[in-house]
Amino acid sequence: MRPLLHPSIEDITVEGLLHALSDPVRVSMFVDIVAQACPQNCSNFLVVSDRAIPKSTLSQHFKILREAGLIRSERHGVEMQNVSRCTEVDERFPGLIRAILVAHGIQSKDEARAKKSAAKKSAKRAGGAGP
Amino acid sequence: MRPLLHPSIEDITVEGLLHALSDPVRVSMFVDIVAQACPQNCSNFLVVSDRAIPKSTLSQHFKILREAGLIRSERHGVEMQNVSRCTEVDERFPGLIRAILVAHGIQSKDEARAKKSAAKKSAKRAGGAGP
DNA sequence: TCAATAGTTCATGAATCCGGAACTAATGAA
DNA sequence: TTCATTAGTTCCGGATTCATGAACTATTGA
Repeated sequence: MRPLLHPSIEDITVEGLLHALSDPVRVSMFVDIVAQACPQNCSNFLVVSDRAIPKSTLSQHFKILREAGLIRSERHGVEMQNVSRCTEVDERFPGLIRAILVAHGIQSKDEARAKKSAAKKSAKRAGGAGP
Repeated sequence: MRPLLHPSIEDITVEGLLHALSDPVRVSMFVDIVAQACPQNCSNFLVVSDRAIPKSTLSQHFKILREAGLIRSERHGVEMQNVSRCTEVDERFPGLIRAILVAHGIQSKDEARAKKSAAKKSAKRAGGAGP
């Protein structure tokens, strides 16, 4: 098993970062890793936004986040611990990650609101019996 | 020929924006569109960063920028005029586009510096005869 | 040494990307 | 009107990338 690759800070590219974060599953994974104080292992993500994600797919997603320079993965015993590299990335591209996370937050809020209002409408149509 | 699609502001997604800007050719196209005061037509991009881009590929790139919500394309006579939708996007996701363009600027500067120093080194090796 | 757990790699079908050839739409000249 | 020109789009093939189940590797503990 070849060792995990972590790009050095000057090898991190904007394109790589944007590509890594242009996938909804990977953004939620990254948001969780950033939000949690403690390092996150893979199994914490077997379900992302109500969708089951196979282990092999997760592994690929972690690889892309890692090779984009967004996270650092270290083996601790039998499991992997993933922590964000926000601070480093922010040194090279100030404000970028923050802006993306804020935008993602705005969009999540909008989606939740849209979902709620759709559910309300559907409940109205069904005569009060919501999902 | 089906009409051009422009998403309404609330249909613009962070994923779409990031995906559109995660390609080096598309970023430079977008940077140019933002920088130029006058609308840009397709032919202005037949060469992007010293690389010839076929018309069909350009057309696809414009489509992706357009459907992500980054630009607005309007036919004026025989040619197309493309203008950025920065202001609108910034209303929905404040600071996002700006942060990406700034990061891209930092990276371009770094690349130019690296290229220059590589050329210098190569010139030294070749005994003063640069490329 | 064997079983269990956590994650990676491999193989393959699906989806996407690139670019040349053919097409369409607007304009202007004959 | 008809034809030529210009500007861009669409179509289709090959190349690349993506998703995922199956097989594999590494670590720990019994």
